[in-house]
Amino acid sequence: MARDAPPEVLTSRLGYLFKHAYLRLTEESARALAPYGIDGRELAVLAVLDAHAELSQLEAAGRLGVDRTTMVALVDTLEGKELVERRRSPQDRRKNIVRLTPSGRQRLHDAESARQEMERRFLAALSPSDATRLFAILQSLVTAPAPSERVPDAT
Amino acid sequence: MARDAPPEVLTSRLGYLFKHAYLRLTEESARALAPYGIDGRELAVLAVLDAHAELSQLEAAGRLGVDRTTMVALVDTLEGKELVERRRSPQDRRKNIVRLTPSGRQRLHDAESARQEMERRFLAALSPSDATRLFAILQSLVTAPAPSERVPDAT
DNA sequence: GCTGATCGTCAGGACGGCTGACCATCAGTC
DNA sequence: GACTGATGGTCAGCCGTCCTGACGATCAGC
Repeated sequence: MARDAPPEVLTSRLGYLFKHAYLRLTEESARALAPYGIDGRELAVLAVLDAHAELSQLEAAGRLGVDRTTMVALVDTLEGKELVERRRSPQDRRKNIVRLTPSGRQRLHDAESARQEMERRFLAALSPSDATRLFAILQSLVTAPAPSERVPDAT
Repeated sequence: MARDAPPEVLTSRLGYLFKHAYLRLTEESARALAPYGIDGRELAVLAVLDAHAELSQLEAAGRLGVDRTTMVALVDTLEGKELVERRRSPQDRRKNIVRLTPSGRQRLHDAESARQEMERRFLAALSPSDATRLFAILQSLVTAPAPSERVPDAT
């Protein structure tokens, strides 16, 4: 399992760097959240549900950027852990309103602390200013329109 | 498919940011490399083989950070496209030396230009200094020992 | 000529995510 | 009120990526 140091021809590639940074983060995240019985994706769902009351499954999926069919499985497992509950919307009986249970809200709170601590450790190799900068950079990369979606100036 | 703007509760999470930045990059990469009939992973293999002559499959896998069983499939497809060729090592007949074919070297050259152009577009939302900084940050995150592997000071 | 380790290969499974179809429900129309 | 099209949730099935476990071939040491 001795992993070689990655050669320069790889560490100069954005794809390689993002992939492996993400893999490392995922591992650390799994380790940090294991005691709470959830993974990073599930925690994100709890956080979104906590931030916006009265979300339907589809609305939550939209905010999370996942497919609605993926959302079904996600809510299934969280409901199995009794961290969220489904209830049909009286206004529109097609919709499932998903809410945190009290236990879900507590779990969110606890696991969120663990996640923040994990991120702090993950960024420990960086100077504080680099850590801040990284967040800003990632946010603009994720928020900015994708290059393939940018329309050329209509001159 | 109208994707909602991600709420603040997500854009403050490192995991969400890395995942979606990586997803975007993967999409752009696939689009940019499609004309060359390879994907980003295959291009990385070609680049590693070009940089180090006489690599066995296992050595190449080690440098790429992939499993040796994954390497088999990777070399299979590249060999099917006649971009690389296997040849048993005379020194150690257990080993497959993997080499670029002339056509593979040409493809690498062409696709590499496309990749660089793609990265340039991907980072277009950033200032030049942020783009440079991003590379340095990612490199230190990927190169530094993972937090879970760091041994506490023996004081 | 043994024995244990190494390399490549393959089958199989885990996991995440998608497509396509289905049913229930809603909103608009006649 | 009945019909029609769109919407939300669900499920089966598929695909891509990656790993584990097993196997045969080969090597190095004795």
